[in-house]
Amino acid sequence: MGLTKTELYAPADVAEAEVLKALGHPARLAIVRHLLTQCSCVNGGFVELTGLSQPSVSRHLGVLVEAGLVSSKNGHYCIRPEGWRALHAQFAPLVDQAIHNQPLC
Amino acid sequence: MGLTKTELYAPADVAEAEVLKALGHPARLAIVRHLLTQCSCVNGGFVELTGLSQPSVSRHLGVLVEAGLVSSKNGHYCIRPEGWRALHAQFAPLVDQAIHNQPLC
DNA sequence: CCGGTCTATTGCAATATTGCGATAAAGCAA
DNA sequence: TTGCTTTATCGCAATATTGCAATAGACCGG
Repeated sequence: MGLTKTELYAPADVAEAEVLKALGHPARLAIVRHLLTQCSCVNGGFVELTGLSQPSVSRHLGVLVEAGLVSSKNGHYCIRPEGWRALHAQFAPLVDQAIHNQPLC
Repeated sequence: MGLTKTELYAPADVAEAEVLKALGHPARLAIVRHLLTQCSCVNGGFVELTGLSQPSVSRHLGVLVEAGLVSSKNGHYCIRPEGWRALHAQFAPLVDQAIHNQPLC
């Protein structure tokens, strides 16, 4: 791997891919769904939800925070709508195009 | 990792995560965007597009096919709208909820 | 049939991810 | 301050991903 991703690909693609990858794990999806119903949750609640250890949950939360989808404030985690708006702005048109795509082959 | 993912997480989450993970790579996003504009493409075109080797491109295409987002037919690849519709059905409500989420913390 | 071209697979190395246990750090009550 | 609880980080092992070169297979024109 001689070049970094930002050299090879469009920066917008790199950013979008990172967010999608952050959501590409069942535990993180479950965490997000839980955060939607109950904000300001702490780590312990997710341990029961996911069946993972506390350090593992902490790391998954870190991934979501790093992707900008979740905000962290002294142990409390909340959905970060701005991150989701940014994802929607980039991703929704793509999905829409793909859904209405008429393959010519 | 004692248990498999389908034992730990909801099957719907596992499936959705797999599709999102398939899209969580800049090269695969670029491939998808290209397939939207020009169906029935063969491998060679993507090599120039992504700067990757032919085997790497072939593998990325395989990931997209396995996720159900792209169909393969003797060397021709096309967007598979059904796969994107399934993704949209599961993912759009989640994004919508997250965007309109009012954090209480 | 033989070449040439294009695609898929294999084999291997480098890196990333995922997970847990152990341990540190932070916050809070007494 | 001392304990107690909660969260984050470290260290390590197992697995997954990513990439390329080499090879195998498929396909087509002669």
